[in-house]
Amino acid sequence: MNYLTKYRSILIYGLSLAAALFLMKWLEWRFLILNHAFEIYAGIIALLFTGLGIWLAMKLSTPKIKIITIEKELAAEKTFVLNNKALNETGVSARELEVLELMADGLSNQEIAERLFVSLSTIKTHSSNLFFKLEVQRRTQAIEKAKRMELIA
Amino acid sequence: MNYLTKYRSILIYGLSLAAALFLMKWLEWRFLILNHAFEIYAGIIALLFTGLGIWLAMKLSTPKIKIITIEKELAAEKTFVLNNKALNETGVSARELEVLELMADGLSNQEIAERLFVSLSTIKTHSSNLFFKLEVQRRTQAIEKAKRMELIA
DNA sequence: CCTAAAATCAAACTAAAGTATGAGAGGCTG
DNA sequence: CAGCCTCTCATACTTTAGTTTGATTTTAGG
Repeated sequence: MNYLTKYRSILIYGLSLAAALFLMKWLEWRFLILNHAFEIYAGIIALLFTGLGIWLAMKLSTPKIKIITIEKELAAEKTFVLNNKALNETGVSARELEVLELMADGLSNQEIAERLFVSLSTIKTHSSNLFFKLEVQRRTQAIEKAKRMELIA
Repeated sequence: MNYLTKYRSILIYGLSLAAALFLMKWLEWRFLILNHAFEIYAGIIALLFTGLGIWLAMKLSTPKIKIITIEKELAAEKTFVLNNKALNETGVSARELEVLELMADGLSNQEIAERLFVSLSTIKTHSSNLFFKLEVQRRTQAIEKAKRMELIA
């Protein structure tokens, strides 16, 4: 109780000083704000529009997965080219290739003969020549090798 | 010659008028610029930073090629699952699958027998049971079907 | 037009592949 | 532990595959 009355003036003075200082500081801050209002505003605009730009780019950018489909198409072409190249290199004839494809489908020589309207002998001859050209002994090997060489699918 | 001296005053007057008008227009434009200097500046900033945002997005967007590798990994897992699933469905045993794989590599029954250290009879029994389970008649058909079912690679 | 390659066929083999049946040794499970 | 499945093997047989030789007919190219 006593202290309060005793040092009231000092207290008031101190409080006033504190308030004044606070006011000054606040005014200084206000001044800073006002003085740099343009820069701050410009900064906000810059930030906002950078965000807008990013959003736009995300929204409008075409997905990059299209590359895959292009590769697939190229692979198809490549297969065709390799087909011809391998055919020329091995010397496998068109008819022999037909027989080879049916072999790969699991048909027997008899079934292939019926499918191509020729005799069993003919298919045996074809396959024998085929094995020689592919340097294999069995039809299973021929199928395996032909697939590796991309002669057949 | 005559015309020039005759209408000099008119010409001068006209030119003065034109200059004045031009000056006014120019001043008006200047005024416009000055009056809207902030908006123009803000607009330029907006444009520039929108561009920056787009550039940033383009530059920093992660390439989507990673998805491909993920798909491949998933495919590998899927194959494993399908393998087991198909194995259970067809009832093909582990040993029969071994024989099947060697068949697909083009080996003869004799070669398979030697590779697995068992007799030719055993391989014949295995393959016969295999064909029954796969509902096929020949090894070539078995290979073809097993690959379609993803029992083998 | 003529020739070389490709396609066709046949016959007589040999070598694989595939079927059918039976049987023994282990291993897992109810 | 009995029953079932897998793996193993054998024997005897049928069917398919593959080779060899030789021949005729198309077909495409110089």
